[in-house]
Amino acid sequence: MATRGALPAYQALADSLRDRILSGELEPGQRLPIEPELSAESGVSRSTVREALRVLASQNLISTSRGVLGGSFVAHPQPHQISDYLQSSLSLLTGTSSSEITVDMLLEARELLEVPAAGLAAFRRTGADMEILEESLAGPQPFDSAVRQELSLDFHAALLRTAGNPLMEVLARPVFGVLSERFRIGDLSAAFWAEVDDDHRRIFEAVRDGDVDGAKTATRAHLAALRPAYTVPPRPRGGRRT
Amino acid sequence: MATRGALPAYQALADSLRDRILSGELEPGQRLPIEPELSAESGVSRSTVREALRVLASQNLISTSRGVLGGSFVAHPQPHQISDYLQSSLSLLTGTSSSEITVDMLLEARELLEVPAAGLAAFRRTGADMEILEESLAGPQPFDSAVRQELSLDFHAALLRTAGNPLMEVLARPVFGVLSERFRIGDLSAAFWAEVDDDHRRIFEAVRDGDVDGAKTATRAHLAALRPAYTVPPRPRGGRRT
DNA sequence: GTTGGTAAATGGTCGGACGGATTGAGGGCG
DNA sequence: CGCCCTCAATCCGTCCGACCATTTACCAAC
Repeated sequence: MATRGALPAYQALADSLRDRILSGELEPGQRLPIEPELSAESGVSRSTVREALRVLASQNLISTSRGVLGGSFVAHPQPHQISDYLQSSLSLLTGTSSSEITVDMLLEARELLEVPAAGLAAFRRTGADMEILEESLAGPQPFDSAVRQELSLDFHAALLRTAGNPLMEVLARPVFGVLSERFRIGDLSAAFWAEVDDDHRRIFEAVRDGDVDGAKTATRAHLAALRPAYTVPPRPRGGRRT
Repeated sequence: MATRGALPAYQALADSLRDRILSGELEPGQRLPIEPELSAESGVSRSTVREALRVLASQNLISTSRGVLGGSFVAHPQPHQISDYLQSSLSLLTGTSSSEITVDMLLEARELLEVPAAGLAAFRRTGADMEILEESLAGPQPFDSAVRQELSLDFHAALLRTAGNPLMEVLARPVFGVLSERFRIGDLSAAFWAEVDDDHRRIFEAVRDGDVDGAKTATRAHLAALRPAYTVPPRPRGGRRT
């Protein structure tokens, strides 16, 4: 059996355009022919062209706008778009019953990525990085738990960015994004968040002092302390349907 | 200025369906209403429905088939689909001139992921894993360089799978996928590939023997030995256009 | 029981038409 | 002379209706 004797025209066109974008023949910012032109060039109807464009747009390869200066333009790749897609996919992968991705695996991957990242951050930190990192420290204010969680996300994202390798942020952010998304912990005690803040502050200070091993150790300890909050979610995942 | 006062109908419908899929309301394998039904339900034309479905399909959330038993079905998430998308995106991110992702960053991320993965592999190996891993060892035959590269990809993929955490394979495979894609090395010497094979064999033996530190050390050494092949590509990226 | 053909359901493709958003140019007014 | 408003042009967004292609189930004939 062949893979797919004849794949639909919209997919063939989308593949063709995608190859031209990925190969660099079409460069970011460049304008594609307008829809009627693509239709004439490729010999398919405008409806089919539009379905192909929709495929490319949803893969963040092009963006479309209306008006006389509108059209489809090769998109500039945005790391956060990749992260968003990754997080959606991983979320789905952990959510299905047939999933082979467990919470332990997410935690393991997170540790594998964030501990070295903390070490790199201590090594490569810049002044701007440290300012952003410091802003994500919470302090003793009695914030709402959701706010604290948001702040914690910011801190870890800033830590990854400080590591100086955008790739790490792209890969790691979805991992703990999924964790905090699936296990939104709204009812954790103030004491818990105080501990989190202490951990963050220890990591921050180690990074600030350029203490590579200290940053890694503090991060490892922080993630270990965090683990029970995820592995024993306080509520049994509300909203069982059917 | 508002983000987008009114987003297109096809996107609104795609978002709606996507939310229902991600929330678990629609489960993998479940059949969506047929296109005319979706059209009637949502109050938009079939063309618009189809554009929405195209968006979901290109994000691997649904799959469509023709025939009397055809239709759109919520897809079972496939890790390799995520990897493929990730690799495309990373490839684009490293290819553009405005890119902030360098080869060094790719190599760094690869080492960060694969070295611990090798350690985990030595710890969690199974018989089936080891068989697959062994099949990817090349031996002294004078294979074509492209074949050797393919085999090398297989070996590293198998090593990641042996680590027992599918997440690592999903994240790491695109990284070295981009590396070998962008730096296809067709003219490397047989001596080079012999060294690669020796390295692979050393890693394999350490994993087989359950030698965690040995596997990590061997992997680290292998990646270090490989680094020059990527940082000094033998040819200056053929095909400069315009 | 096997084989072959036929019918039904569903997505795939087409062509045309109109509406809506955006931009630039031209004209009127201060 | 300069500013604002209106208008037209050019895109994408949406709709409609029709027909084609593919897949499956069913039924008849051998």
